[in-house]
Amino acid sequence: MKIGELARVTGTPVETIRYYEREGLLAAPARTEGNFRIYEDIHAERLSFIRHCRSLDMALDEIRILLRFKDAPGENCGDVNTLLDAHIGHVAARIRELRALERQLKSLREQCPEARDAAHCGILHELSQPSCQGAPVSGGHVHGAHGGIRK
Amino acid sequence: MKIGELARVTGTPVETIRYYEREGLLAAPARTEGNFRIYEDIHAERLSFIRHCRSLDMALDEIRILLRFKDAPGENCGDVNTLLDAHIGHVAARIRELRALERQLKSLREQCPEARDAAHCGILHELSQPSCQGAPVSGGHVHGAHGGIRK
DNA sequence: GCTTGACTCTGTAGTGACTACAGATTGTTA
DNA sequence: TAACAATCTGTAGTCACTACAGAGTCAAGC
Repeated sequence: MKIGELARVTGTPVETIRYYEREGLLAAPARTEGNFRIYEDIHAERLSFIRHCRSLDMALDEIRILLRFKDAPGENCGDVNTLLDAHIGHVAARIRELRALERQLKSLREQCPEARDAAHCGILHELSQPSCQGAPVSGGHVHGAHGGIRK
Repeated sequence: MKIGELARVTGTPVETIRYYEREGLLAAPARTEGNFRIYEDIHAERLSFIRHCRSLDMALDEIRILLRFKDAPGENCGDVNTLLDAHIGHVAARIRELRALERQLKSLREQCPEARDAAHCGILHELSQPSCQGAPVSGGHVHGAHGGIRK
């Protein structure tokens, strides 16, 4: 199948497929005489694996590790478990951070229950104070709204 | 004060301060004869405002809007409230998505309670199935672990 | 005056995982 | 043969920084 069909079958944008090839996640397939990529079922399987991992918010580097295990069926999969446990930990940590953030935002919102002139807006006033809380620096690699402040 | 002191006072990396100036969030300050930036207290206040907003995970575009209101004290601040409500909504939505993700990851983890050879690893096996769940596409601008899959 | 070292300057490139083109080529259908 | 869709390569943009390189400036000590 050509790249467009693979895109349709796996629900992946064409450009993303070519990007995965450049990144070495997907092997370069055979080409037609006219230089079009020709994929087999095995490519679709591998792409589905990658997309499944991405839908679980894994980084491409994490996926690279998992693919290495898929390609070496004799290896012990202990590292797979470790990787997944770490990923779960990062997601859980980000949830805690976002919940704390939500509390802060709601408390800020209460500073200005109704619209008035900006000079007396409790929200703008509050934001002008230096934030006493440390920034929500995520120690893991899980981003928040827009990425947050990093170290 | 020079840029290093402003950085220390506000807990902001020097490079980030120059970046905010390039982005038009912070006005370009006066310079010494030797071309060093010289800041006044008003700059520190404004930078504190920006950093406080960033610690609440607001995007620079959102902060730009808030700064405009700070500079126009006569304006009605209804849009400030709207912006904050939308931001709270995005954070709440991302929390829901991450919780669903956490459930999926934990259920995946249970597929391989202990290490064995990769050929029989329940996790790798499960990941090879196409994901039945749609990808956690965040409609807002709140990112998850590594950003997630976008439309 | 000279040296050392800390600080600052501008400009550019890298991050992650894509996304969006431009401009050319190939394939399919009428 | 012409129109149009699909594909190709390559490059630049996204966001909010971060990390340099290479040059210049300044303060303190000798």
